[in-house]
Amino acid sequence: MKKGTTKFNYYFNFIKNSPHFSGLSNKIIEEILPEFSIENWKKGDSPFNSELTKNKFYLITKGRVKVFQINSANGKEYIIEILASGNIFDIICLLDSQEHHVFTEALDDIEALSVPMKLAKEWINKHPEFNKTLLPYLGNQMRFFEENATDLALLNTWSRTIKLFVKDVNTNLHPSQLKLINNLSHTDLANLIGSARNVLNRHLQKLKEDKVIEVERNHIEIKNIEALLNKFKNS
Amino acid sequence: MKKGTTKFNYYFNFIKNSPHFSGLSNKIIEEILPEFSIENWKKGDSPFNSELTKNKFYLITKGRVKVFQINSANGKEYIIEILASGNIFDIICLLDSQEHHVFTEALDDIEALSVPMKLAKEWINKHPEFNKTLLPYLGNQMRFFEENATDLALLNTWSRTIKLFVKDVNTNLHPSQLKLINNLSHTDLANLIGSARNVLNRHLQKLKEDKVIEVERNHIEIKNIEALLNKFKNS
DNA sequence: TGATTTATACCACTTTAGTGGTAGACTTCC
DNA sequence: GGAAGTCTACCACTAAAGTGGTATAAATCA
Repeated sequence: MKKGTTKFNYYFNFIKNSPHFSGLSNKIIEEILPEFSIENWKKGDSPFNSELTKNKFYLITKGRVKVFQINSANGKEYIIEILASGNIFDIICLLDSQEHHVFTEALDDIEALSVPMKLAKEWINKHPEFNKTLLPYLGNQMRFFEENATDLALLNTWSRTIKLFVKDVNTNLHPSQLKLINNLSHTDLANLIGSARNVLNRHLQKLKEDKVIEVERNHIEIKNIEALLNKFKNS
Repeated sequence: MKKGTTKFNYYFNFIKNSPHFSGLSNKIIEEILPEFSIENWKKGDSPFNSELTKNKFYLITKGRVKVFQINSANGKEYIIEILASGNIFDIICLLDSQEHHVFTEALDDIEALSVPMKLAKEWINKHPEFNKTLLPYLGNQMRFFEENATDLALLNTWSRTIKLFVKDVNTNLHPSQLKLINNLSHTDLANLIGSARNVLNRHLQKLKEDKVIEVERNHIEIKNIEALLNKFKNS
């Protein structure tokens, strides 16, 4: 990506406005940005795999990617996380250079910036400034994983269902509309909470009955946020 | 801790031989070690809490600490991890400076080196060299949390029970003897896999019946590692 | 030493979660 | 437009996990 071009300016601003990387100085962004390439995938594609991510590092700029694992014995799927604009992948490979076996699937059309993993590692070693943005990002990610494990161990499927909505609502400017988990099938929603479609569906029917949500094909609307938060407290 | 003393030399060697921090240069270790204090706790104590860990950073040198979370609605406990000699706490606070609400309990008599959190953060910012040891440590921790969440979502209690033993056996020089999870009650073992004591106990009875393990009060001996690994493969 | 607490084995029972199926509505793709 | 596929609602059934209890042995403590 050449400096001075419209594209360059666009992604410069993207990084400056990204919550995790806004702390980087202009000088650094100008130094690293020329090394990035733009890549695109269609919804349904598998953008990243463990072969790729050993050698390439990605910053997602458009769309969402689900990262998941499959139990080979029974085909059951668990969605580890949903990456969105401003997220990087694969953070674990960046840290320890080992392969990381997960599957990925584009939930929307995807655009991402990519750079050789080797280069990303060099930058981190060369510029201590990266730590200022990288370390809090890592802390955030660590909390996320720890909380997910804890929730799976301590909460039942009903509580996890409600929490799934509460978490999305909380990180959202328009709380009645889901953001990160919008437009997902009940199967995907179930796989996010580590349960089965039919189980989640039972809980959705209950929430519908109580007028907390409305369900359409591939779309759920939160109709009563207070009631949702109340159920969360008492769950 | 004064340079030149026996204690200083002892902990100098401790760090040099610690798998995660052996990469640090002598110069750095000599610079930071004088700032550390030695602290001790008895088995059963709660060495760390979220108030403390905002301001102090620990490196465990002796004994094990269980880090756990409790569901306030029903009292159910989940053991997030067991820290042992060479582990640091709290890594998450170090990264993002936010409070981290977990409970801790000493499984043995504990000795740890402590240093003000502020100082630890300064070192990381000042010495890029720390990244060489810190980042792989973080990657390791991240994998651990991600795998735990995935296991809870995709494996049943039987598989998680077997995996609990397999993981301990694999990191151990004397495979028949448990290390990290040695001397734990069935309640603790159950809380490690996110299940209940009675459920875990049923699985132990089955493993006993199949001559894979022998169970005594606060002690489990692996009698047939091959059979254990076989059950793991087929679970 | 005797009393109390803790740890484990074992059993019956309940609840929750998971499975498998049908039917109908909506999409997507020829 | 019609066929095929996907998504959701709903139902009955099964399996797994969790609960609550007793009995007994070992450890701890007064």
